[in-house]
Amino acid sequence: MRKLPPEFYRRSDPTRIARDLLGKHVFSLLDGQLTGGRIIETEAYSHHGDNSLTMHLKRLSSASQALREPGGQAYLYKVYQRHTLFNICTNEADKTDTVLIRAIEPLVGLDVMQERRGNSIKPNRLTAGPGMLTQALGLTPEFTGTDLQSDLLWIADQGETIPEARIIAGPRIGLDYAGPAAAGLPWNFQLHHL
DNA sequence: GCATTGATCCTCT
DNA sequence: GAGGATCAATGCC
Repeated sequence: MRKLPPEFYRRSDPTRIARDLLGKHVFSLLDGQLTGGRIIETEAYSHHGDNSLTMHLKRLSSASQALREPGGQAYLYKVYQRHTLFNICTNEADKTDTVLIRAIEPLVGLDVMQERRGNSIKPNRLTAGPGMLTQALGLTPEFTGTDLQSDLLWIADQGETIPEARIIAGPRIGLDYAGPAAAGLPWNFQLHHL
């Protein structure tokens, strides 16, 4: 397995990065417990022409600092004060582009993830949403700024190539508040499992 | 101070 | 598939 290099995250088009992240694997190594899975859904947020991101930055002023870091670092924040969402800073410093990991397919450390999520959770819901996957991987907002070249949290290329035909682009979720212009952008990417 | 609001999840029909 | 949970940060008195 090979970690994605910093250059991967520093390209200028977050939608391209979001597409390329599909089929890659994300891992976390905490307390000697390795957990991870295959990325199957992402969303892109751009500093340019994306009202939802500017509104987000306005709402969470602390976020703007973290997102100005150069690409290749983790950025996590809480929503509804109960769920943590996992983003990756992209582009160069001072560009606030980011990619949100929305869902993964759990593969490694299933028992650990099940325990972290609670035993009453159905196995098919272990990581089926942005708040769930962070909980399964044991991620908290304190991981913001973690370099994805580290041995704590990283993304690896498993050699799988995804044909364009298996990528479904659609509107992003839960952004109606940002207005139709931002909510209508087809910047949600899912990997069609076949 | 206090009201408003969310890049969501879970439970129960 | 709908509604409640639940609370800090923000913005406006």
